[in-house]
Amino acid sequence: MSDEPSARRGIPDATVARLPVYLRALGALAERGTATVSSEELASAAGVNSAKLRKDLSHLGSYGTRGVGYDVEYLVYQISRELGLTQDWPVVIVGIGNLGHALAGYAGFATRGFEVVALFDSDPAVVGQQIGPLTVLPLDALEAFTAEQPVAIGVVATPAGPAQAVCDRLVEVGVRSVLNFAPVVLQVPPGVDVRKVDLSTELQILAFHEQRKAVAEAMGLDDADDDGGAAAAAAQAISAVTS
Amino acid sequence: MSDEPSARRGIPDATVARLPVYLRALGALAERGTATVSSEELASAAGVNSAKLRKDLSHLGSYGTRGVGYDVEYLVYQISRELGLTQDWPVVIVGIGNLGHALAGYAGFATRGFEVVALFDSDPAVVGQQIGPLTVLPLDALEAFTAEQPVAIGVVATPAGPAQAVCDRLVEVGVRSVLNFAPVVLQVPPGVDVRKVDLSTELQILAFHEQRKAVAEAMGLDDADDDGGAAAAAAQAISAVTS
DNA sequence: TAGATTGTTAATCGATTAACAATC
DNA sequence: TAGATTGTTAATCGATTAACAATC
Repeated sequence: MSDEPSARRGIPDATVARLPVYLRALGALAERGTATVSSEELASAAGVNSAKLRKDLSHLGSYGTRGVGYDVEYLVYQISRELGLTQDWPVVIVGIGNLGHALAGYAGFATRGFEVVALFDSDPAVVGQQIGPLTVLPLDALEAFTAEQPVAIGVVATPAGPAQAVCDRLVEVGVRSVLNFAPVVLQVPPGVDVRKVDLSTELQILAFHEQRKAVAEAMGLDDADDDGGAAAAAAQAISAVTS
Repeated sequence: MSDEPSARRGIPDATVARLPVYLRALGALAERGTATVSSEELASAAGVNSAKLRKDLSHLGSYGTRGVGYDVEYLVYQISRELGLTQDWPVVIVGIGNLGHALAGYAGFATRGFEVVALFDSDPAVVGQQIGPLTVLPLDALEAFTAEQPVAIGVVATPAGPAQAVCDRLVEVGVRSVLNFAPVVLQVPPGVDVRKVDLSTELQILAFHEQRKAVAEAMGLDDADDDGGAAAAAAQAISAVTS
């Protein structure tokens, strides 16, 4: 209940979001045979500031050695454990179009920690298709399937239209973690986590910065921020000139 | 240079990241024929707090009407303009495997603001494939292509191995915005923006919370945070019992 | 005018970072 | 012991939120 030195209580969200990045960087180091890494090296591989990395890791415990650094393998294990990757989470994918198909075959799932246990689609032309070791099941088999076998994570890879209804059904059968690829904001009850992967959103964020850069350049490098509202208009003008 | 009332200088990153979400919610409202929306309604559709929404929009300017709300169409235009979507950004996709193929055909690009102008792959078996209006070009044609036609955004959809080299080449030919789907942390020079879309990362973040929820439940609902390090171990134990 | 809702203020909260004492 | 590097402190910065005056 009190705040002991390195008590591990409530790891900040920002830290949790970076742990997978560290894990990835550590994996690459391990492959190259690196046994030990300093916070400086690991931070640079992960693209963050070393103070931030140390602060993040300190939330998990004291797994480094002063004067030496971190043991790569041991840190991989500790982060994996913290993220819950030392067990296998059963995953279902709903919507086996182009994207769902790509996801079903994606190596990311092969990553320790997850197992795709079923694929669902409502299109009779897709149902029955074999993808790797799995056969695409009709969406209406969802309830029967989950009655037999627990599912931790549901991936929604349908078009926008049916996404909310699919999500509702996943929640209904007990799924409390949803990864949403459909271009809609899913509404879920409290206790259910949704994360969204969205191509358009990412592109739009890049476009914003791209526009800023175009304006900054046109204005002579510095002061991109001091636009009093002119950035968009200026970018338009630039675009008009350059195309 | 000074801070006038609603001078638009440096929109916070957190706000920029949410503008696409608002845009999407507004699009859905527009489709349903809604002409006007209050911050309360729009916030709920976007899954955020209404104070946050108003604060975010206030960074763009004063586009609402007190006592009334926001004109949906006008707000769509203002956000689009701010994000730089009233012009078309040329996009290339490198790596036309399962995922790249899905991306090339993805409706997200059809969204106003982006145009896929070329697809590249280094596999001779893939080069020459026709995808929609485009033919997959050999990766080695990248330099010649960009010499002819400007490219704003590069999408890296290769496997992890070649991703950094591909990114380097994109940067070399002048691309300053990269959307990375490969499971690596790309290193880029200052002035280049990288955004990462990563299935594993998202799954791992969900797994962390899923684990917390499992533990919370086993401990009798409350106090999920007060684990002094026991969450992971407890989840393991739970998993062992329930499987 | 009365009711509704924005835009802004100010307080709070959480995240980042530099700096350095602890310690291998 | 001397050098290196962690883990933690404390200062700073940015983001969130409630509350409300401005105003349609």
